[in-house]
This record gives sequence, C-alpha cells and structure tokens, in this order.
Amino acid sequence: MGERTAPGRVDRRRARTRTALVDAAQRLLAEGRTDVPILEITELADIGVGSFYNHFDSKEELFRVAVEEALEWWGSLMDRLTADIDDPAVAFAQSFRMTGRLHRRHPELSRVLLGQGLELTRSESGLAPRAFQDIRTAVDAGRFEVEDLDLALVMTAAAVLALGSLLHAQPDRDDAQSADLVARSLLRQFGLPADEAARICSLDLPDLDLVDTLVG
Amino acid sequence: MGERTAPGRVDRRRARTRTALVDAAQRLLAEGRTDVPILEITELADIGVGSFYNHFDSKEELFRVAVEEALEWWGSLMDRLTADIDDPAVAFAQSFRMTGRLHRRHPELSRVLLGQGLELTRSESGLAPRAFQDIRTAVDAGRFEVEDLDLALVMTAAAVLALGSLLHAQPDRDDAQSADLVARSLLRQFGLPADEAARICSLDLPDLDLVDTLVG
DNA sequence: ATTATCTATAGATCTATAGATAATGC
DNA sequence: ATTATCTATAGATCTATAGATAATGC
Repeated sequence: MGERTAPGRVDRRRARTRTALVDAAQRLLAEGRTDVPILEITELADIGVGSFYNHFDSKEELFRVAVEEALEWWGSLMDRLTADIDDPAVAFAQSFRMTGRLHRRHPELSRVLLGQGLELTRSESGLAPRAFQDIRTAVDAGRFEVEDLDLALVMTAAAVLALGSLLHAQPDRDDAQSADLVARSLLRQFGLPADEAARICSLDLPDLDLVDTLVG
Repeated sequence: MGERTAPGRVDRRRARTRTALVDAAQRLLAEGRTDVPILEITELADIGVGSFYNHFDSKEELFRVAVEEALEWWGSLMDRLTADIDDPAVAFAQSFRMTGRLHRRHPELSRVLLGQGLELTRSESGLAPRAFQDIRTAVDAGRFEVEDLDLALVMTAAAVLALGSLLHAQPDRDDAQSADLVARSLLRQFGLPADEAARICSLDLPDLDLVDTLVG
C-alpha cells in the first residue's frame, strides 16, 4: 500500500521538537551538566515535559544521541574537506589539525568531545572510525610505519583530548601552533621523518569560515 | 589548653567508618557508578545512612576524597620506588612503566584513574604534580628537550589514559610490552635518541610484589 | 558524660503518565 | 480524524535530620 507521503507540517513540527531537545542536551553537555532533571532539559528546549517522552525514553538516551550527532557532524565535515587529498598521511594530518582548531572555533562542540574521553575510541560513528580508517590507509600505502593499529588509534584520540584540555585550561595559548606541534609529534610517532612531518603540518588548511556558512 | 590525647577507641571507630565509606566509594568509582543514592553507598559500606553526614557533606565530596586518596597512594608509592634513581629520565620512565602495569595489577585503582580523565592534570595531588616535577627536573638536567612543559605533562597523562583504556578493552594484550612501547614513544617525543629510549625502557623495574605486602 | 552510630521519616525532588488542548490532514 | 504537544500530578525516589541507642571515657 506504499503510503509514501512527502514529510508534511506535522513531521516538521515533530522534527523541530526533537532538534530542540538535542540542542538543549548539547548545551548541557558542553557545561558538563548531564545530571539535571528532565524538566530542566525541556524548559531549556522550551517544550512541555510530556513531549520529551514522545522522542526519548530517558535522559541517557537523549545524551547518547546528542553526543553521537554532534561528533558525526564534525566527522562528516572532515570527510568532505579531505576527500580529494591523495596522500593519506596528509589527510590524517589535516583532519587532526582542523580538529585541534575546533576547540577554539566551536568550544561547545569541543566540550562535548572532551566529555566523551576515550570512550570516543569505542564509538561506531563520529571521529574514531574515520581516524582508524585514515591510519590504516596510510599504513597500507607505506606512509606510516605502525605495528599496532589499535595503539595508534588510542594515542591519536588521547592527543586530541590532551590538546583540547590544554587549550581550554589556557585561553591564551595559540591553538593553531599547539595543534600543529602535536600533529607533528604524532606523525613522527607513526614513523615519518622529522622534516617530512614538519612539511605536512605546515601545509595550508581548507578555509573553515567558508564551510561554516554552508553547513553549520 | 593543649589537650593532646592519644587517639583512643572512639577515634579508631570513627576512622573505621570513614574508611568504610571511602572504600565503598572507590568500589563504585571503579564501576563508574557515581550516580547512586547515598543509601546505597552506606549499605555497601555497611553503616547507617545517618553516619554518612558525620563524615561528608555530600556524595560529591566523598567521591572527590575517594579519588584523591587512591591516586595519592599510588603517587607516593612511585615516589618511594624511584627515590634513589639519579637519572631523572629514568625515574620518569620507571614511574610511567609501573603505572602502565597498574592497569592489570590493580584494575579497580586503574578505573578510578581512567574515570578522572584529563582532570587528572589539574589536581594538586596524585600523579600530575609528580610527573610535572619529573619532567622539569629532566629538562633542567638536560636530559629532556621539551619547549612546552604543560603540553608535555598533558601528553604524558593522555598516554597513561590511552594505555589503560586499551588494556581494559583488550584483556589479552600484554600490559608490560604495551606500557614499555608507549614509554619509549614518550621519551622520544621528549628528545631522547631512539636507542637511549629503548635502553631505558628495558631496564629492570622494582618488584611490585614485595611492595604490595608492605603497604597495600 | 560524651560522642558516634543507628533507625525511622518528613519533606523535597524527580520521573513518567493521564487526560486536555492545539495543530494539521483530508 | 489523527497526531503532537501541553499541563497537572500520582507515585517513586532521594536527601538530610531528629531522636533513640550503643560504645567509650573518666
């Protein structure tokens, strides 16, 4: 009976409510306040408490979804911005360096990321699978020399978190310079010669300003 | 009027209750369950709810103390075990390699550590100040070449956490080998030549079995 | 006599839902 | 007519304390 209907006003209204909840959850995540009553979440989202249960079974589920969507958004952005880079070592480095700049550019998203900690590496979506893929491709292409892929992934995640943590703790620190320094150190850990690592980490990055206007 | 009395039975009973609470909190921390009713904590500690408030004002305070005491215990152990090492690079590496082995040897304590995440680096006690001191001493002695002490500290903490996270996720992974591999990578990051880093990370470690019988 | 602990519970807070209202579809 | 949202609230849960009991000191 193929009842394919174009999404109508009802669906859009429903989607708006859901988005309001996820947005509110992301704002709370950014403040590290996940231990709040559902009523506070719905007030922040400016909807009635009752509507909460039309969309999520519990606070935990909402926060899980909120984290997932936030990181998936950034991950897919990194995909698009590195899609036409041939050298997988460069693609990896560009993603890392841009994610380093994320901490200042989108502090709320950065805090969502930091709040995840190393749980990050166990997610099926978001940044981890992409980083893992980048590293594997670079190893297969003979660009990285890494005998332990899992260790490499978790060290990468740790570097992202360490960098973000430091940038928030020290508001005056230069994010670009620190990010590139850490990226260089990671590339060297993955077997690239020092000068090659330095070269890669001083390449131009895509203009994130342009991107924000397209998708953010 | 100088009422110095030897701690009597009352004080010991009081201390026992407090310790029971802190122990219970550490067990809960190890399971990541800090969001439990106070009643559950006191039942786990096998004391009445009322007694809780004789010792702590809130759950949060109890958990803070529980983390602090756990990490301070391990930190002071590392101090003692590296006290008579002359080369600060070696002292740093020994502490790091032993802490890597902590994840298998004391999984509960390890989970307390992992639960802290990079907050770790902002604590006035525990591992961070010791690691910072080690790194600074090594830099001053010309053993490490590190231009950014804060970055070095946070990368060290991240490496500890990454290693622990991986060891828990992969129970079959060789903890000693992984720890030494990461330690070597850190030493190289801090400017030591590859062969020197490898040598340091294959030195004998103090016998932790003996120590456990003395203090644990 | 003093101090810590225990039991029992008042009052605060939170979750989840029932039933009413509003928006859209047909 | 249908579906989403809203308001109001019953019932569950949790915190923090009052008052009773038990342990120790003198």
